[in-house]
Amino acid sequence: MAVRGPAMTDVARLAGVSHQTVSRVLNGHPNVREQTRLRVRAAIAELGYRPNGAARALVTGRSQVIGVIAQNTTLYGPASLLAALEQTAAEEGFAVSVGSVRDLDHRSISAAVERHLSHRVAGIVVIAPVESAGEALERLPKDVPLVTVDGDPQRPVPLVTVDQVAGARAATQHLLDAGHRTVWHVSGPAGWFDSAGRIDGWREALLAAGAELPPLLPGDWSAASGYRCGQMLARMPEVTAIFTANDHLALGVLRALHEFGRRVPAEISVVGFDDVPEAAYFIPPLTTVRPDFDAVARASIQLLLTQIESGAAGALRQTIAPTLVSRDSVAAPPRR
Amino acid sequence: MAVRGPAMTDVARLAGVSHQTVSRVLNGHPNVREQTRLRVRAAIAELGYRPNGAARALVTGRSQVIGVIAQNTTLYGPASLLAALEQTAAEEGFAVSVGSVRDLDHRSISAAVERHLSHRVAGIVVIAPVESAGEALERLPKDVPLVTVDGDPQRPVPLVTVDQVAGARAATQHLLDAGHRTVWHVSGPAGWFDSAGRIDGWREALLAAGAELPPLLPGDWSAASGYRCGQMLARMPEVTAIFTANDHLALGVLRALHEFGRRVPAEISVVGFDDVPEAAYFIPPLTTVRPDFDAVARASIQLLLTQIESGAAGALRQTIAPTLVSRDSVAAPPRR
DNA sequence: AGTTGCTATGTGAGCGCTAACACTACCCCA
DNA sequence: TGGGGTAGTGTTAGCGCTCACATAGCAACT
Repeated sequence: MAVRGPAMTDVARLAGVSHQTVSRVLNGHPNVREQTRLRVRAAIAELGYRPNGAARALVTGRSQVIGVIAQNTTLYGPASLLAALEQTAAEEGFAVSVGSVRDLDHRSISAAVERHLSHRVAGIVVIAPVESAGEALERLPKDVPLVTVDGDPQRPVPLVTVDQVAGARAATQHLLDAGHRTVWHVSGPAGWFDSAGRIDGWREALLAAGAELPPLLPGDWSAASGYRCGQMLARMPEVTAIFTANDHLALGVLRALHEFGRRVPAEISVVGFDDVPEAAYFIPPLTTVRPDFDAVARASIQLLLTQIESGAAGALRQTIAPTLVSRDSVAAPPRR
Repeated sequence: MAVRGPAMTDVARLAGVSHQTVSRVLNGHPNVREQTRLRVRAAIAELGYRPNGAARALVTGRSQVIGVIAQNTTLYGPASLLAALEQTAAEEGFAVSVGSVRDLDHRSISAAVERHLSHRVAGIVVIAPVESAGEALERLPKDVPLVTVDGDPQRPVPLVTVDQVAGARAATQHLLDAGHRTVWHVSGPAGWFDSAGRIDGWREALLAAGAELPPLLPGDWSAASGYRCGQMLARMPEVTAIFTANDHLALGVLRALHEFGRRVPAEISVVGFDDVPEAAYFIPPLTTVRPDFDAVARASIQLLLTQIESGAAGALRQTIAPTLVSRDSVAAPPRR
């Protein structure tokens, strides 16, 4: 344990230069003779020197770490996003520190932010698709670069978001185009912007088509709640098309329909959202909407780096359009 | 940006003490008068002071950060584990920094380790269920506390592992107990310890029961590969029981069996592994084996903290037993 | 020859904290 | 009454790095 590795001065001594020259080599400073640079690099390699991020962070006031705050990184969406963020950040030389949070209320978020700030993270990405998160975010110190993913479109905070509305509209329209008179919706939980956006898109598409607007079935992202909603829907003969707010809800719905002997897609069509890797292997393979998590991650990191470098926070925002993935769970409604 | 927050000396000045006393209060040092402690706490609150982790890390040589190295945090297992690790670490006052890695080969892992070390993480958890990871780990500096999760049982590295063998044995035995003459296995990819362990457990159970050992169907964790294997199995009339190395494989198998009109569990029984939240909503609900990720995370962090505090690395290891979750995908084999 | 301007390098200070030690009271017991 | 502990606090010296500035060398002008 106790053995501290070599420091910059050790490298400097070996290379016969000052520690400052070593620092310049490390940071790619231009005014260093090629020969000197090589000598320093050789010394670094020989000693197995590794720059001390803590010391650098101390003097610059910023570490090369980006803090991410998320709620449930077990869900497919957040997990994918987190992985993509980490990948993108690594390419830019940043590490990612996760701050999971059980609840997305003020206190939990503030605590997580606090933890990140005490490590002097360079910036924070909040995967906070929940209304209650918004207020906590406004209280944040203004001097910390911040990007929100799938957050509140109303708040003046840099935001990257999947176009939930467009995705839901596409899903609904796809079902209407197949000949269905209207589309039922099993939604995500209240308080989530994702839920709200998908509800809006669904509603818009129905309104635009002059279709009847059926009552909403509120779910909570889980297959369990999808199953419960599916048990209702399966009993209603007039239901021929269902759009669920995510694929797991769809799985639950499919299961309920199957139990009631309602055939998909012959009697009822179903469309999900997320395109989890398994969606193609549901019974039947699920038509769904795929958000591009990589694009979201790239945009987020980009927005964050801009702030970090320029110091200027803007009310920038970027929207990523999802795409419809057509599989076998949609067909024309049965003839009466 | 530029505004640095208050430092320890500012708090000290306001409280009318020395900065060292503030440090003592912060670190829970015993010899501080109650009255002084309160005054310091008040000053901290008034200034909104936040200790600077970088400075602390610089002087102590260790930050309150645990580095995690994982491959694909999108898969359910790793994602759950990561979340659980983060949760547990947070309870102990540690942050978690993720180092995703595309491939688990020497170079990628070494690079990730390098990144973590330059941030002077207090310890590293490697979720490295792959053979190729082992060698890279042995080259690591010996002075960094390290714990491997689901790693190589043969290597002298502290290891926490789910008892894959016991889980697989239980799954296989469960099928044999239901009356099946033998059990087929769709495995995970080669080179993964998880795969190997589950294969071993399956084999052991069959051998112990004196059952015939059918050929292995190698998969790769994905529903897609499960589907491909399922297409084979569905054509073979003698197949009545299948154990898959994870739930997603099972999903693919179920889908293939369904397409071929083979009824589950009436004609064929299926058991999975992982107990993903959706498993209860597969068609039919999947009997599976549930590893306790929270327990694994707790054990890992515990092992790591022991090393961090004592400085002594031991070839410690802990094994977490999984439990069988019985649902509807298993029944007695059909009468001939 | 003197001034300017550039490049390549060195020097010194200090980021905010903890560890080690120094110091002051005060109490206890011989 | 004095020596030795002990609780409470202050002082000092870095940890390893970057920043701002100083310096030295050399080319290119006046």
